[in-house]
Amino acid sequence: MTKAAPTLEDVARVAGVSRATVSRVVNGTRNVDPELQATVRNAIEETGYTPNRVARSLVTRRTGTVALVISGAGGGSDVFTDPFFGRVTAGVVDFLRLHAVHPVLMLADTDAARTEVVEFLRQGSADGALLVTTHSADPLPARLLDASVPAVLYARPGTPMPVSYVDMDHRAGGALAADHLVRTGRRNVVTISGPLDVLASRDRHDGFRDAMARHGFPYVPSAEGGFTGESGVVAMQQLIIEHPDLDGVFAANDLMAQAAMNCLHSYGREIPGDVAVVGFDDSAPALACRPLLTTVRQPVEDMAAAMADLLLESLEKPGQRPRSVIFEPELVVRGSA
Amino acid sequence: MTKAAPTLEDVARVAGVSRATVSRVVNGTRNVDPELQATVRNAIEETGYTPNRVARSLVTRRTGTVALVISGAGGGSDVFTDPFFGRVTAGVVDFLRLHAVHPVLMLADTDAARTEVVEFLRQGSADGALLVTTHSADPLPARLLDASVPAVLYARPGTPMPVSYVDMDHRAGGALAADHLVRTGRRNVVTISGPLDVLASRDRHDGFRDAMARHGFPYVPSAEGGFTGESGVVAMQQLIIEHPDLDGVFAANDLMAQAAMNCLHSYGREIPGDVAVVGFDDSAPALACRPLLTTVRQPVEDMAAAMADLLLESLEKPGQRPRSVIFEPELVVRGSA
DNA sequence: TTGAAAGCGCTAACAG
DNA sequence: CTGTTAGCGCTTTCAA
Repeated sequence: MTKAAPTLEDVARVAGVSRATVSRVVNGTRNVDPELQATVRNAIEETGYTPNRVARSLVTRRTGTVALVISGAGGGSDVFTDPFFGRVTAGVVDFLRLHAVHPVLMLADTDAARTEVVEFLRQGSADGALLVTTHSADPLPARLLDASVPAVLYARPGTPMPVSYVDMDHRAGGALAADHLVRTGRRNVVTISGPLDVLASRDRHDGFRDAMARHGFPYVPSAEGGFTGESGVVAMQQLIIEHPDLDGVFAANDLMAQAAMNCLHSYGREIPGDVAVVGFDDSAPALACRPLLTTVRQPVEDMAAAMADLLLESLEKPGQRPRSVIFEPELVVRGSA
Repeated sequence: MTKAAPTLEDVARVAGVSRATVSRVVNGTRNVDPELQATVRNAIEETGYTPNRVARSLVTRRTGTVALVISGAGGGSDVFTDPFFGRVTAGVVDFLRLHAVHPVLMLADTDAARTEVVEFLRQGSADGALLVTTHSADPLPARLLDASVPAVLYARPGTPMPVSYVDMDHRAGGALAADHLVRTGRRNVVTISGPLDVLASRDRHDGFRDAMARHGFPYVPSAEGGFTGESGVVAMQQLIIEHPDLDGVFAANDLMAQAAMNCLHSYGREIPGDVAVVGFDDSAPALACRPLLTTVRQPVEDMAAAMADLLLESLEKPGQRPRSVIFEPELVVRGSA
């Protein structure tokens, strides 16, 4: 901001060579005389030269950044309150930094915002997109595809399309919860599902219900939550009123499970004595409640890293077939069930 | 990615005008014949033209992105687990999107990472930096200043330097907690502080202790936590063992307050009957515990937005004097105290 | 192995 | 009001 930054030209002049040569040593291209190389390095040192990324991008057509877009209906603001997104971010950042790539954070919660995201990518401001989308009707994946923007999704798209994604076997996760509850003797089990227009929620729910059926429980009372603590309380209240004899609950994420536990406590139920509670995700709240929450682990950070990996790969060699990576859930037994 | 994207040139050819004219209508510069304007717009439509941001940045020297750097010692991974950072992100993103600016997320948890951040900014990859730094000994602010990178801090710098920042009156916040505890009749109060090498922690702690002294309690037992739930449990255990007669605790953030509540419960203490608990921040966990947590509100989102505002302003008119914006805390009384 | 020269796509004087 | 002309700083053929 003070004085014009030194350019390749400046370094070249100081070193007494051509721009091209400086460029070569900066980029570590082979075939540069070791002696000249030293001279150039000194000149770089002397001038305090730093390559201008923008100029470089203009010719290489690569920016070294990718868009991390959170696409959901939820009011933009509180989406970051959910530990889930924090974990996604952590996984993405951790992986990308190994490759000197940086994520640009974008929210695609409105149609205008989605258009902006597509424009941003089309303008070449980022090399590709990592899309964390919840709503199964989200139009963004398709629009990105249309614009032929390299993209990888977290969770399979709502409607089948040729795009890479990472996901986990949510059905299996739901089943894990059911198996555990039944195995530990629960007979009056209810469930708090996530929003049913979210594929992951539906899968967890279906997996849970099907497994319960296999165990001889064809009907499981359920209430739909919104993945927030508040919605968890509402759902739990409704369930406990309608089914006062319940002895087990499976909540589709830890936030709701935690809320359910609080709610059950206020109704005087002991956990796990009177009621067993199983959550989903194994995120921070699972360790912030008493007893500690038994939950189905979703390896969010690993999945996010895999997503980033997939994107970088497709950037490396374009035109490849889409790929998918599916993770397996794991039951983490703690105190609540 | 399929075929070469249309350029200004292409549009110009189709519209039968010069590049400059197209550029003018794209950028909404005045002084363009309405008729020509229409022609150009049609041509843009027809060609599906999107301006190339990188090329534009090269000449304007503005990228339309800023770096949001989380600078701390904490293991990069779990920093995003803290609701605090989620709130900062939310505030920043919400504000920036109004100005069509996008944040690039960066972690500066090691010296190498810090160097990378400085390079990134020096390379002109972003127009400025929003720095959320906790550690008071963080060298990054100074290095950014040295590189004359426009930057705004969340929290005042560890050592005085000419840089803009937003902050809140943490001392006043601590005092608010003390006042409330004393006012409601607590006489054996203890406190769980945050890491004492974090300015904000120290301020909260000092403010709390000074206020207690003013109320006639010159000594307040305290244990140092690390702003995590786990550390909160450890601290609470220590305090309850050493001071079994305690009847009030002030924790330096909600995460630790929540953990303290859980810990107290396990020791059979009723809240707020036996022990009153006051937290700090008013973030999500404050509503995820029973009873609801009484806490000192830190308007993180507003502060983050103000930080972004300050940065955009200084980008607008460079060379201004640094500015600071200090927010006031507010006591939110709920069930725990 | 090195240099010269041609752009990448855009904006911004400067003429006209 | 519009077109012409320089570049922004870098990479990359193509010759030498």
